Amino acid sequence: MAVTDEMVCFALYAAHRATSQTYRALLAPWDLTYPQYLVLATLWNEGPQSVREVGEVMQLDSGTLSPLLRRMEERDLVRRERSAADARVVDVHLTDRGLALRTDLCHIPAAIATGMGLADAADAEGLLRRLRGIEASMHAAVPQAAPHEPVAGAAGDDR
Amino acid sequence: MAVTDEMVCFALYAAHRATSQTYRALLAPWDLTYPQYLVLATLWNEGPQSVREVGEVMQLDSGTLSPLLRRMEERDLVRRERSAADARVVDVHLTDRGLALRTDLCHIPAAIATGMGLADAADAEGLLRRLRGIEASMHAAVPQAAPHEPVAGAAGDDR
DNA sequence: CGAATTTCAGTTGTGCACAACCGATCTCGC
DNA sequence: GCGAGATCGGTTGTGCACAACTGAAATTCG
Repeated sequence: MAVTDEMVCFALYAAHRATSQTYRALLAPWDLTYPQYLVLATLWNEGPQSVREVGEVMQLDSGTLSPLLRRMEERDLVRRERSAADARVVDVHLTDRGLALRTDLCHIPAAIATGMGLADAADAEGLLRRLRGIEASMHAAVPQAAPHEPVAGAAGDDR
Repeated sequence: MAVTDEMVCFALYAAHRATSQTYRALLAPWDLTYPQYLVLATLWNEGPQSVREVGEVMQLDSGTLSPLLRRMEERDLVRRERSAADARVVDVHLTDRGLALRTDLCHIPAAIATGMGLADAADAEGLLRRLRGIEASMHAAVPQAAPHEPVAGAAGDDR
């Protein structure tokens, strides 16, 4: 039932925005966004990482990460420095302030868990598996339209 | 397990972006975005709607919809006109071109369904129910921080 | 009636996402 | 060495998403 699958996509979109709202409210006192929180969480858990590595964890490219990390650096949450070993690479590491947030924000996972109201750990695990399955399928299924094929005569090309 | 719940949030975020990528590739020949496609789908299914009604279906406010609908009107996909009955209201309806896209884009639901690779209709229904449950819980759970409470002394307020 | 309140669409400003592209740098094969 | 190709981070430009606000219009109520 194709229409149901599109409803799942919309539900994904709506649920993501709902969780994002909750993170926004929780993070507002620190003036952090959800992606910024994810960067902090990555560095807390994995230690200093290159921009590319952070991008792999978050699945974002430099076009998104560069300005995001620049804003975080301006606020003294992280620092970026060129790698000595490879001058193409920029290593991102936490400042003292960024590290200190780990303590300040330690209540957030529990607050999110409460807000989501999943039945139990097995429930969450099952959902996690299915979401990752969708993500993998969709990534595998991207219909490779050649980058910016002109496609004359489709829509919006007259007048 | 709080950490698992945060992983579900991230999986939601990642899965949404993956589906969005697939829609982007499918819609690229018509130079449409996923939210624009949703507006078209709403109008195809529900007929002419006020901006507020479209916003209720998509769960978006006028801050997002106004520029989105303006771009669609500039491309002659929809038309907006002030309601005669209530001058505050703007009714959105399809143009001939917007209506014609219903035929051009009728392959998309099946393409999405194929890409998602869900087992069967019952599988999709179950997932849909759980996603809607999360969305509802999160909306109910928004920790009402007073709008833009200054919160001095948190982070980013010195220097 | 007429003032206070509410509703509605729009605007402004900020921050993601992402395609497309760029320059610097590294690697590999010769 | 050295030149072709790959890798890395950054920039540009477009389009959401959203908070906060505005002004016009409708509604409520004293």
